This record gives sequence, C-alpha cells and structure tokens, in this order.
Amino acid sequence: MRTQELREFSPRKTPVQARSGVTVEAIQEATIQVLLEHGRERLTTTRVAERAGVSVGTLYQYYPNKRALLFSALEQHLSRVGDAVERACREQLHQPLEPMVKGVVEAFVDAKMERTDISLALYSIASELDGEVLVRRIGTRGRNALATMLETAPGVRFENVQFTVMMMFAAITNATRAVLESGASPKMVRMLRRELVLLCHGYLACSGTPKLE
Amino acid sequence: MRTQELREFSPRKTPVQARSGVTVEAIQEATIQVLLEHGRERLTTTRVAERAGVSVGTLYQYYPNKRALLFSALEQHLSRVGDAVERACREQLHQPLEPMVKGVVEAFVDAKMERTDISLALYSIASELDGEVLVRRIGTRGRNALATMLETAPGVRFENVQFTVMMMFAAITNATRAVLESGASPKMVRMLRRELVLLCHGYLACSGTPKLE
DNA sequence: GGATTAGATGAAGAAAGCTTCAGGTTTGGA
DNA sequence: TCCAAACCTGAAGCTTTCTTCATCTAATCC
Repeated sequence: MRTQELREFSPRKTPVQARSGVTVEAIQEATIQVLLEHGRERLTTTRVAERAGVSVGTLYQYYPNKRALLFSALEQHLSRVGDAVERACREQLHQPLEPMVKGVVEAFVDAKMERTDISLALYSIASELDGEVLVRRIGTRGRNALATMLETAPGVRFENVQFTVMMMFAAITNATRAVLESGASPKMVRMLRRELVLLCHGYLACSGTPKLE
Repeated sequence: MRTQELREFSPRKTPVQARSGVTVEAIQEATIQVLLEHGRERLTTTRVAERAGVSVGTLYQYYPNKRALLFSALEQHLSRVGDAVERACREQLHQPLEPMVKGVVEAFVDAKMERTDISLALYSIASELDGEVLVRRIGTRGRNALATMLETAPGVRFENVQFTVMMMFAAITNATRAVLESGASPKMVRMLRRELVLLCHGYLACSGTPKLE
C-alpha cells in the first residue's frame, strides 16, 4: 500500500530547467487559489492549469493524476505544521507545564496562520480518502511528540498520556480551524493564542496527578 | 438563497402509502451504508438505489438530485444533535458550572454515540459546500444555547462569552470526532465523557472571573 | 370491478471531467 | 550554429455519473 501510494502520487518528472520550476510552483499556487475560489467539487485539472497559465498537458507532466495534485498540496502544508510542532516539543522538554503549552500552541498557531489561505483551502480536501491518511499520519507524529514532551514535565504524571494528548490536540486543531473559518482577524488570533493556553493548561493541571521525583 | 435552497433540496413527493415510507427509509439507510463502505467519492445514486433494493428512478421520485440526498441525511442528524444540546442547556440554566458542563457534554456525546455509524459517515459530507452551511447553522444554534446558559451561571462572569463558547464547542466536537474515528469503544467513550468535563470545566474556571451578585 | 392515483422500473440521453498523445517550441551545451 | 533533451500544447477519446421519462405494476376508492 505504501509503495503503491508513493508510485501513484509521486511526480512524473522533476523540474530541471528554471522555467519548469516556475511552472510547478504556478500549478501549486493555482491549486490553492482554485480550491478557495471554486471549492473542491469544482476544482478541475483544466481549471487549475488555466489558472496557472499553462496547458493541462503540462500539469500532467508533473502530476500523474488529479489526486496527486491535491495530495501534494496537503502533504507540503501538513509536514510544515508537523515539523513546527515537533520542534516546539523538543525545545520544551523538561520545562514546566505552562511554557510547554505556550510553546506548542504558539508554534501550531503560527504555522497555521502563516498562510491562512492555504490552511483554509486544504480543510476541504483533508477529508478526501487519501487526505485522511496523511492527516492521520502527521497527526500521530504531532501527538507522539506532545506525549514525549509531557512525560518530561517535572512534578506531574498523567494516567493516560495518549488520551490526554488526543484531547488537547483535538481542541487545539479545531479551535484554530474555527478561528480560520471565521476570518482570522489579528484580534481573533491573539485571543485564540491566549485562550488555547488557558484551556490546555487548565486541562493538564486538572488531568495530571502530582508526582514525587 | 434560502428559498432556492429549500426548493432545490426539498422532496418531490411525500410518501403516502406505507410501502413508499419503507422505500424512503431504505434509501436513507442505504445512503449511510454506501457512504461508510465506499466513501463519498464513490457514492453514486445508482449504488445507493441498488443498496436500498430499489431502482434509481424511485430514488429520484423522492430526492430531486444527489446533493439533496446527502443534505437530507446530514440535516436529520445535525438537528437531532442540536436539539439534544439545546435541551440540555435549557435544563441547566442557573446551575453551577460543573453540572452545566456535565449536562451538555453528556447530551452531546450521547447524541453522537447513538448511531456511531451515521455520525462517522456524515463527517465526510459535512465538508461539502451545502453541508458547511448546515453545520454552521446548527453549530450557531448550539453555541447560542451554550452562551445563554453560561450567562446564568451563578458567581461567574465571562469577558467574551461568544469566544469562550467557541473554544469549548470546538474542543467538544473535535474530541468526540477523534474518538469516533478511532473506533469509539465503550471504554474510550467513558473516558471521553470524563475528560471532556475536566477540560471544559477547567477552562471555564480559568477563563471566568468572579462576579458579585 | 373499473378507474384513478401512487409507486416503481431501468435503458438511454446528456454533461462533465480526467487523461493521453502526437506534434510543436525552447533551452543549453558542444 | 546545431542538436538533443526538456518542456509545452490542447483537441479528442474515454469513462463515469447524473437525471429523465415512457411504461409498467400495485393500491385505493367508489
């Protein structure tokens, strides 16, 4: 499954000359734009190509099929966010709960808000069959990093870290989504950051039990 | 938009005889089954009809088009959940925070778990263009009920109830979704209930400020 | 029991979109 | 300058799916 998936979605040709590099980037950007403007239902390869200023044939030289196009967009975005979260978790090892939460929330929200248009556009394709796989894969990566981090928190122990992390992760991702979908004004984003820290920290404080070192 | 939407999605014919009532129910059930088995991408009207044991023509006598079929399924489910939440909120007016949270969480989780297959199947179509509208509409209903309830909590005041509720709502819905998507074993569901109460109550306790009556 | 209405059928028309491929253009090195 | 490789084009084939409608069967009422 894994190999087949890679074969089905891997690019046909890697850009060599500069112009094709430009072309691929134009296609990627056009994918997002079309997704935002017309929605997933009405995203067609022809329309994406048109928007990118190239012909359909060109699109098919770099992506073996339509799903690969969407898959690639989602993959790029998700791994960027996943990396940011993992990095934040690594940096907060052995810190007290509060900075841990703050670091992770900050990293996640920042990563999502860097390109709000991309984040928004991709929600709709994340529910596609192949998208789900990616979301789950990267989600697991993030949750594992979170769990590992939490276990190093001094003075606290969690009964079931996996579950606790799942709850926290669900809250963080969906609250961020809600803010994105309601416009993501700077004020909203500021509130989101603050309230997410409150929520997660409050939860962890209730959920964890004191531990004697 | 509202009228047109109603026209486009409203049934063509209302069942009169008993046998057609059975037919419509079979179609509704088949929709869920096909959604679960094949996914939204490969849900076709022909397949649904086949699964329901009727012909396509019959399906089209009760639903003007494919989207109406999905819309109807989602609508039924969402309003059932929405009603449950509204009822719970009404019942907990003027109660302390803890029972409020408990009541709402219980009601929501119960409603979602009553038919886990339906809940699961519908996530994929909630992101359809028309689905989003419904989700938002019912979501707003739920959030308003929650806000109204919270404002009657004795001894607490919230700076920005709307935002607080949005956070809580996002956490509740997505944590439930995560549990559903990972199988929703009875043990998991029990933990979900408990942890959601912890999370929400912890958050509200941190977020609210004491109020002198 | 005959007429009227409700319900069911499924082949076929129509539309839409994905993908290919034969042939053209541009680039860059020899 | 010339050629091979990289790149681009877009009309057309192919497939898939939605939706209709002429026709048939079953139920209901008088």
